[in-house]
Amino acid sequence: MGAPCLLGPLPACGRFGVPAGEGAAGLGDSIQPARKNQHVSNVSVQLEMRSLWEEFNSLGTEMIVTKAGRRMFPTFQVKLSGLDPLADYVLLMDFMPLDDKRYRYAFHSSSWLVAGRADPAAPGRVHFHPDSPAKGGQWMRQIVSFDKLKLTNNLLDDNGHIILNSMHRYQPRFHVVYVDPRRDSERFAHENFKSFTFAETQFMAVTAYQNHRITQLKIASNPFAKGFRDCEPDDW
Amino acid sequence: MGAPCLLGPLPACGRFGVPAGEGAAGLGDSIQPARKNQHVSNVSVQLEMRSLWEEFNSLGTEMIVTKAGRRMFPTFQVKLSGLDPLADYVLLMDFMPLDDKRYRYAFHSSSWLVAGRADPAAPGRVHFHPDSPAKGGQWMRQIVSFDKLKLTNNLLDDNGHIILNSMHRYQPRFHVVYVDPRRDSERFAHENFKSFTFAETQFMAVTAYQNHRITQLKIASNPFAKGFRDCEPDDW
DNA sequence: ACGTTAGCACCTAGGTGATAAGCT
DNA sequence: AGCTTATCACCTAGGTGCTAACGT
Repeated sequence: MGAPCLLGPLPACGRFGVPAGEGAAGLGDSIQPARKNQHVSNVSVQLEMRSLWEEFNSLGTEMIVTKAGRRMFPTFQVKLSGLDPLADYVLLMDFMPLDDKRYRYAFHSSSWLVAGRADPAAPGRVHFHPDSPAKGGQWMRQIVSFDKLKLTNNLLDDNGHIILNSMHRYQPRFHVVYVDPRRDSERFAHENFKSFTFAETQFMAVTAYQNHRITQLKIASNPFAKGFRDCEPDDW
Repeated sequence: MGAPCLLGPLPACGRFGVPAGEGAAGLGDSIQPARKNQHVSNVSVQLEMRSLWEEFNSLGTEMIVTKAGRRMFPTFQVKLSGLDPLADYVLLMDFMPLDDKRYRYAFHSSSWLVAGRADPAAPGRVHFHPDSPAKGGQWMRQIVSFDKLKLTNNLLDDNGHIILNSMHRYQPRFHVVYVDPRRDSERFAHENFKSFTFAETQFMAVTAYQNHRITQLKIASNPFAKGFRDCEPDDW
């Protein structure tokens, strides 16, 4: 996990809103500043389990945050192409606030209401994929899974987890960073990464599920959630 | 896990016997050919759980091999020092036959007997530590554990496990390989690694435990073995 | 009220030796 | 007879949502 200092140029986390357009067939958005290094310019990313993400998104995805850190479900997983098989890349994720609002859930109407301005945002953290850095060929060989990533609401977390505010909305982002071997690579940092946003992965951070239909979908689709069934039981 | 082609120069696996001397305080043997690159020449390695290894070794350590692959217990773990914190290293293990004999266990005398010449050796495999390559600083930060390494007796294994002959004796070896960034690094391959052997980690490969005292010590010291107790139970 | 926390029962996933059956 | 294999019960380790208690 040799984290290089190539992250300054990532689009700042303090802005809201996500470029709205969505690439066809679940290809990630990558609206980028002008010119990019050829090692990243042809990179494309496909979101795995897209239909499951969309099912959650249509209900309003909620992700649990806990003091100890909680994994996301669905897990953010992507298939990569267009990397230089022999070049080194670092893969990472961060989370952008989708707006500057705080929400609360109205059980009677089963809907989210704005409850005021956002709470102060914790210092933005990033999560490096633990296999970083690795060759493009390695990254493309199989699905890249961020199943070690955990979300927490503990502002004092020292486990390196992603710190989020409960009852706030977030948009996960995925970044491919080319490890530039040139001596003065810092000067090209802004050219050496490419970022991807999948609108269907946005979610509300919560400490307990609010929408009961989200709970049910989690139980139905997450093997770790009790009551998982592969198919309809016979005697029901 | 980009496995570099730096492994030709590792001491050949076809010889028997291990340099007998043992470094004081569990420091690994590293009888090396002449000159070494400065990135490895000062590397030293300390075996973890040495007293447990010695306890097993005094009884005659046995390691289970299975078709599916079985972890070693004790796990081979080391503490490293003397690496260049900013340089890349690959860490790996291999296993040398300790002799060209086949053994069998005499239950009545509780001892091992030579049962003939060794069976044909499988092509020697190596196990790269899955965090490889990584910076020296990373390797030295904490204990390096080879708990993903598995032993098999399946000559056709395609899971990348270490293939051993049951009823044969082996000596684990540990190698530190400096990832030389020079263009013509192949020419210096023989200078860029350092190997370590801990005599107390040698073992007999078996498909089922032969010495009952080994079985008891495994049960007493491996948390995964049923009946593990941290201390003597009160009502015994 | 409303949101958070800790403990829990219940899962998945996988590492153990024991056992009995199978092989040569 | 000697060794290997498959299966099993029993562990560790850790990911779930639920619930009741807690806090503000």
